[in-house]
Amino acid sequence: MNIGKAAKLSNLTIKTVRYYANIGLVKPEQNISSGYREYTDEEVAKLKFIGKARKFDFSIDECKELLSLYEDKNRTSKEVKKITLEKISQIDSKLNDLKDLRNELSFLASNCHGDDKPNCPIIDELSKN
Amino acid sequence: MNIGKAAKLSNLTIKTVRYYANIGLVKPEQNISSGYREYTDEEVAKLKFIGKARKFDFSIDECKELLSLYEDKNRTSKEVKKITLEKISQIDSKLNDLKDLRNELSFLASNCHGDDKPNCPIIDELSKN
DNA sequence: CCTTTACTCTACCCTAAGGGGAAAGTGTAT
DNA sequence: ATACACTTTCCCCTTAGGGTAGAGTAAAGG
Repeated sequence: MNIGKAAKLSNLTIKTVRYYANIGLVKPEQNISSGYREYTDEEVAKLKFIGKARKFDFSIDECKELLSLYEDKNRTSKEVKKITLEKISQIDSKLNDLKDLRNELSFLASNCHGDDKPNCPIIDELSKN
Repeated sequence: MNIGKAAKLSNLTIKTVRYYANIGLVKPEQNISSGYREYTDEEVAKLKFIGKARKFDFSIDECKELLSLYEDKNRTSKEVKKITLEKISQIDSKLNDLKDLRNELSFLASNCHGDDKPNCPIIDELSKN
């Protein structure tokens, strides 16, 4: 099938599918005379797999790893779990950073009257030495 | 003072300071004969201000807004608080997304034995239609 | 005065993951 | 033959700078 159908079936945009072909993630045959990419059902399955992994916030590089484990029938579940746990710990660290940030900002906001006068503790904090 | 000292005093890199000059955020005079940028104490204060705002996760555009409020002695604290509250709500929405993601991933990981066998619920989930 | 060393300049390419659009070719239906 | 849908490659754009090259400038030492 052509790229339009492959994109529709995998719920990706054509741009995204073409990008994955360019970086060698899912590289379909290309018709010699027309140059059109020709996707197999298996390739569409890979596209779907990547789409799901991307929704789980895996980077393209991580998707590449996961995809090769997906294709490797001799993989161990240990390898897959390792990548997943790493991603969880990345998320945890981002969560902590964001929580800290939120606390600081909300402390600043709570101290600001938010009225029509110019004096503002938020500006003061940002101006502090 | 030259850019090196300005960068040191503001705890920014030279690249960053030069970038801010290029985008017109903090644009010092430039010596005509040498081309060297010449920073005043006031400009260094602005750089520090921006550095702090950036640490609070404000984008460059938001910094531009904050900086103009910082310079405007007729500002109202209402305006500053508004930007801050918007940033907090952006952070909240990111926090929610990340928490959801973490739950899903940790559910997947907890169902995966993580042993030497190839069958893996994580891969299964990513392969689901 | 000359040289070394430190500092600065502009200009270019790079990041992640595509999005937008142009210009040109291809496929199909009427 | 023509209209319309689909696809191709190519190029620029996004954030907030980082890295490097080549060249010019400033200050210190001999």
